[in-house]
Amino acid sequence: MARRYVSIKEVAARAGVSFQTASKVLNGGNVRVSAETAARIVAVADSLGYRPNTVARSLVQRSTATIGLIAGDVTDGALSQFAVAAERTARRHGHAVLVGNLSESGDDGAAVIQMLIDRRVDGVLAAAPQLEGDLEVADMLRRYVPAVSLSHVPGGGVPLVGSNHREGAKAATRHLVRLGHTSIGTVTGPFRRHVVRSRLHGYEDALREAGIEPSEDLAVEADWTPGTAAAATRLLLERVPAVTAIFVHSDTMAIGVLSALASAGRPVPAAVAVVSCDDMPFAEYLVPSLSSLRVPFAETAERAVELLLRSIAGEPPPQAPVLLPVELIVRDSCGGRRAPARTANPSETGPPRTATFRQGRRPPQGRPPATGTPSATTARSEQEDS
Amino acid sequence: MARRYVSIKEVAARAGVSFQTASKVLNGGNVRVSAETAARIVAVADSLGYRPNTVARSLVQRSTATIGLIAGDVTDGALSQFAVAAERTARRHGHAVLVGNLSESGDDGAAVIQMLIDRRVDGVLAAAPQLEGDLEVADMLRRYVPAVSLSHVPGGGVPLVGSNHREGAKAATRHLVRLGHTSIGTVTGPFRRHVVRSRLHGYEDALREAGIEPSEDLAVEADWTPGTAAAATRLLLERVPAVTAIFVHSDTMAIGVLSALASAGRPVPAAVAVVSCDDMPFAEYLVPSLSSLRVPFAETAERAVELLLRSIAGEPPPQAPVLLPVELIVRDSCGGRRAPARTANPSETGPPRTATFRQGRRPPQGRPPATGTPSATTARSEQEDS
DNA sequence: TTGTAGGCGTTATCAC
DNA sequence: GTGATAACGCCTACAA
Repeated sequence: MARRYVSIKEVAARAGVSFQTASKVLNGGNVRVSAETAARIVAVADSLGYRPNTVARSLVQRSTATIGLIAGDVTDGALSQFAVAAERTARRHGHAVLVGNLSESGDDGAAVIQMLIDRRVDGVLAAAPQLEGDLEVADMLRRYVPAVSLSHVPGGGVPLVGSNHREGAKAATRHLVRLGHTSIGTVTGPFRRHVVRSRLHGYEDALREAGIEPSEDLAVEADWTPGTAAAATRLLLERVPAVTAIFVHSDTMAIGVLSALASAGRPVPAAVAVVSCDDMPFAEYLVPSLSSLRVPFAETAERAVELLLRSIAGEPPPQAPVLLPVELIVRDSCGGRRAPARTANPSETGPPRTATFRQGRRPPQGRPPATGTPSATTARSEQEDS
Repeated sequence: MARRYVSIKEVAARAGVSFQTASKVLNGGNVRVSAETAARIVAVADSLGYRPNTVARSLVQRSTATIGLIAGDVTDGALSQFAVAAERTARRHGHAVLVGNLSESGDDGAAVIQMLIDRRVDGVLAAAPQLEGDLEVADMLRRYVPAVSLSHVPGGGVPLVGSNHREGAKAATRHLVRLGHTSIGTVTGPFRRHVVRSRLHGYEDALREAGIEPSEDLAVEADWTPGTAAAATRLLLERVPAVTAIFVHSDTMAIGVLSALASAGRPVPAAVAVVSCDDMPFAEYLVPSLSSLRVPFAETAERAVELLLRSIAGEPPPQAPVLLPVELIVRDSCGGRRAPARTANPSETGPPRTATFRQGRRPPQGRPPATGTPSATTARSEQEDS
């Protein structure tokens, strides 16, 4: 175990050349070395199982081919999907991923970033909404290392990749409006989060568009867990007994919402319609199957990593946030039937109420066919993003 | 951005000493240096924001203070919980975590490990059940680097940390038996997985104990997703229409099972009782609330990381697998009421069928009070573990 | 076509 | 108390 690593010097010695020559050959450059010498070196190298020492290489090249991933709010499966996709993309580009998870309190953000910087990661990917308000973290991200963030960074200066949550929330709420609902509540994540405020804006946009004035009573805060979402739902029912639809900010919370509605004797969707966010793999199989906004986690990760790598390579990053579209997947929980395309389609009329169990099946694989909207937009204002 | 890092030489120069002296001081050793020189050096160091270069340090010390985490089967939130806890534990011990995710196919196991080894991780934590059958991977784990695995490694020689899934499955099934069920089906993960076979053994143990001969028809395979679990459930209902209870191998799959049962018009728990595995945070809020075996993901991660670090430090690892106990959390989905303690308690009689929504609330925080069983066991045979 | 010199930032050992 | 010398494994010139 922990066997001794073979260095390039041993390879060179065994091949009867200097180690620098061996280095040239093994780095595969188009260097002037006789074919047979090269062949001999290569043969010796892999007979000995030689593998270059990445650490030594990093030292001299001043690059570790590693990116740091700061991850927070892992309660949800969403981040997990993101992290996996990010690592995969990074590896495809020859980079490894060093992770730093944030604890609930989130006061260790600066320490975790410092740890990553100490290890000389080439760049940092911040996927930790709980750091949105952290000025120290924002400063480190801006000054000490190339970075890309998935959430708002106070003061800006850090490229952002996210989803168009405002538009998504608007589409979801609009769908509920079209179904005839006028008293539409929402169970949200923490108000202080940017993504939450974006969604609240979209929700209000859709209401106003329909001539409904949003009421504070209808928006109840939870903390992404099913338990708090259930409590929020009970509060909502108490405040506004006439509510007939709820827009929830995550599928995990939706489980809590459905639970509370069941306890309260309000059948879904007959008495209350529910639309959620994330479209986790299980959403389709809840009873009733859950309508949800599909957030392109994997694609977001891919974009973010690629942006980061380009930024590391010296390319100037985009000034405006990159926002990917979310897509409404309509299933039974809202009683609706057809999904509007990626952006809500004004010409579509309220669909019939019939709903079968097969509605909203996810497509066999990959993303659904494009519907003519661009695959990503660049928002005008950071105020409207994730 | 990407500012130049300050080296110890600069610090030394600014402090008017040689860089070796600065090194001694900054490494905090009990070295003979005059107090004032030391103070001066420290002052300069943090006025300049000096941070030692971990890469250089790793090179000379032949240790990166980094462990590699090979993660597979991330579909489930379970692995996510595990990974977070592992990273946290590692960091608490001054180690960072480099991750390598496996794709579905799982044929890249050796490549991912090689990547980690190339980067000179001090050890590898394998949390990838899909590599159970991979002999090449097993060999690398055995020979090239200290390792700890969460799943079976062919040929042995790699310390194992897991849960006592056989006992857990036995307790769950026994609970169903006590409730009066005699036709108990099971919706499992892939049969080839060790954890699945352990659970099947536990399931059969409990049946035989009750004088019921297990039938092949009652065990239906799925692949951890809700979709396949729903299909498996339909198949089970078709094969054995009289089935009145189902033991499911994960909470995510349980969502699919509940969905299929609802579609088939079989109310839970009135017509069919359901018990699952994992006890994800959402289990309590499904409708009906889901009984589940709580698997101690975080504790498993902690143990595994600590074992790995000790093994890296040269301590001889335990020969037998470390198995942590699982605990049955009884909620509404099986119609039962009281949870047997960590290990099934033979003196307990079948509880009354009444079930309220508050049953099985998780304790306010942390683990439930111990019930006299040891907190970890060491199994006699690898055949019975996870 | 090959070898030599120098350096990446650090720690460790030993003189002074 | 302090500093010089050496080494970790590799790469990039440049000289032979």
